[in-house]
Amino acid sequence: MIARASQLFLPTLREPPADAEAASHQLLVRGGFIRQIGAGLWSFLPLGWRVHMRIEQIIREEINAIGGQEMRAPTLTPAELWETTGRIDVPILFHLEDSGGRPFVLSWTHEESMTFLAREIQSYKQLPQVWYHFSNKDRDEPRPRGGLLRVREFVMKDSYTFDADSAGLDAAFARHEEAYKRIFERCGLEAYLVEAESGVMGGKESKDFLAPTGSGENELMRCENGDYFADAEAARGAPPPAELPPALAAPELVATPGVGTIDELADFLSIAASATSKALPVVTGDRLVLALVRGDDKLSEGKLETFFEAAFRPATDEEIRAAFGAGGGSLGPVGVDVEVIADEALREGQYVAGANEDAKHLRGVRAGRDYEPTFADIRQAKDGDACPECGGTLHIETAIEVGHIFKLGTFHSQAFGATFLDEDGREKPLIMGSYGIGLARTMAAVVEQSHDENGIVWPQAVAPYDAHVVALPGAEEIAAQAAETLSEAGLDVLLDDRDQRAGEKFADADLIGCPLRVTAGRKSLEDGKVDVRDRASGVEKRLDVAELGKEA
RNA sequence: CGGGGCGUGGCGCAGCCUGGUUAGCGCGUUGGUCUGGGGGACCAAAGGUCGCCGGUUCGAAUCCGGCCGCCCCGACCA
Repeated sequence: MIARASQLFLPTLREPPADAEAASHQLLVRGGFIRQIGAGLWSFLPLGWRVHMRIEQIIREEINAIGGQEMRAPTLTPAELWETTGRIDVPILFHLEDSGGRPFVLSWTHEESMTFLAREIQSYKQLPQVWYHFSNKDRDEPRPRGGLLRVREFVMKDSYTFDADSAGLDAAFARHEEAYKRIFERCGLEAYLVEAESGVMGGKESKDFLAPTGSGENELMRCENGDYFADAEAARGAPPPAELPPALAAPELVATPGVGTIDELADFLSIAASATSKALPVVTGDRLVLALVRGDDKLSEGKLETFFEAAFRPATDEEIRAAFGAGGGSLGPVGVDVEVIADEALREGQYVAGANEDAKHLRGVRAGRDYEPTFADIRQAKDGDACPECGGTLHIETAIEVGHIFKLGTFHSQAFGATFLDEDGREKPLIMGSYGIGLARTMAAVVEQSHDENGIVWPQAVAPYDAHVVALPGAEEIAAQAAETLSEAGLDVLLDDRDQRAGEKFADADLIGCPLRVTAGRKSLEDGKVDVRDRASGVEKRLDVAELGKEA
C-alpha cells in the first residue's frame, strides 16, 4: 500500500516538547507517532498506531504458535469480581460506579476475569488451555513518567494458562519463555530473561524480560562475560571480600560515643565499612525480626519480602526500645531475644555490631558463635559484585521491563472455585500461569535502543512503513512510480508528496525512521534513477526504479 | 505522598524581580512572488480568557492567597 504524506495526519515537530526527557518520549512525539492527553494518557496517531499494530501482529503470531486462543475480556468489571480474590484493595485500582451506584473497577490485569470464565472448564480432558487477549489495562499509577514508559492506560497482551498439574504449568511457562524471546527478537529488541522477585503477591516463580535502554525504571545486572543476567533487585552477586581486622576470641565491648551511622562507626574505629554489620529491625505480621547485612551493603526489600513471603515495615522507635533496650544506632544480634536474619555475606568472619547499649558496639562478633541467625541472601546487589556463575564482574544498566511471566499456581482458581475433575476422579483447582507484554512499552524500548541524533531507526518488522519515498520538485512522477513498484513488491510505502523543501523532507524521513528512503529528484532524474538510502547505515546507492522491487 | 521545577497564540521561549499604552520573539500556519537534493528569501495576514478562582490596587501576565494541571527526583510498583 501507499500512503501520501500530503494527506496523512502526521504532525512532526522541529523541536522536542519541553517536558520530554527520555529519548523515546521526545522522538515519538516529534515524529508524530503519539500525543499526550493527560498524565500517563496517550493517543496513538496514525503512524504510532501502525507500529503498535505491527507489534501486536508479531505477538499474535507467536502466541498462536504455542497454542494460544485469542479472545477478549472487558476492561470494565463489577467490583465483586475483585472482592472474590481480595484484590479489591490494590491501591492502583480505578474505582467507579454506574448510574445506579453499583461499584465497578477498571481492570489493571485479567486474572479475575479469565478465572471467572475458567469455571466452565470441567475435565482434565479439556486441559491444557492457553487463553490470551489484547486489552486495555487501567492503573492509577502514583507517578506516570517517561512518555510511554509508565502510563495509566495501555494495551497489554496477557495470556493465561490452565493446567492439571505443575508439570503442565512448567511446560506452559517454558513455551511462553520461548515465544517471548522470539517476539522480542522479531521486534528487533534486545531483551533478557531474568529472575524477578515475586514480592508480596506471591506466586511460585516469576521472570522478567528486561530491555537495556537509556531510560527506564528497572536495573539489569549482567556479567561482563555474558553468562549471567538478573534484575538488580533479585540479583545474586557476591560482594567483594570484607577487609577484616584480626579475629578476637570473644566479642569485646567498645564505647562509641556520638557514632550514629556506619560511616561514622568505621571512621571511629579506623576499619572498613565492610568490617561492620548493619542491623535493621523490621516488623512483619506481628513478629519483630532483626535483618542483618554487612555495613557496606544495603538491604534488598524485595528479597526480604520474598523471604518472609509477606510485606514488612521498619520497626518504630518504641518497638525497638522495647525489644533491644537501646536506640536505633546501637543495635546488634548478640544477646537479644529476637529472630535474626543475617545476609550470606556475614556467614564467615567477625564484624563490629551494635551492643544493644546506647553508644556502645561489640568488636569481633561472629555468626554461629555469638548469635544464631537464619542465613539468607537479603542484600541488594551492587555494580562490581562478582558473578555467581563465573566470578566475573557484574555491571548494572538501566532497563525497561517489557514482559513479565508468572507461575501463579491455584490462588485465583481456589478463590473462584475454578476446578476440574482429574483422571483420578478428584476435583482439583486449575493450575494457572499468567504472562504479559506491554505493547507501547515494547515500542518505546525499541526506540530507546534504536535511534540516532536525527531520529528513530526502526527495525523493519515494526517500522510504520517499510519505505519512505521522497518526491522532490520535478520528479513527482518518477517518485510515484517508485512508490508503486515498491508497493507491488509487497512493501508498505510512505510517499512524501508534500510541497516542502528537500531539507525538510529529509529531516522528517530521518525522524520518522523508516528503514529505506528512496529519493527522486533532479539529480537522480538525470540518469532516470532514484537514490536509495539505508536508514541505519546511511549507505546510499543509485538504482533504476525497476530494480527497486528486487532490492527490497 | 515528600522534594524541586514549570504553566504566556499550534510548538519553543522572553516579559514578571522593580505593576502602567495596541503582551513580544523564533518556528509553524494562510495568501502571494521568487526558489528548489539537508528545515531558503521577501511581502502581506490570521491566530492569545497570559492555567483557574479570589484578593491588593486608580490600574495585575507581573504583587498576595487558594486551587488545578504538567514534568523531574524520591517513595510506590505483577
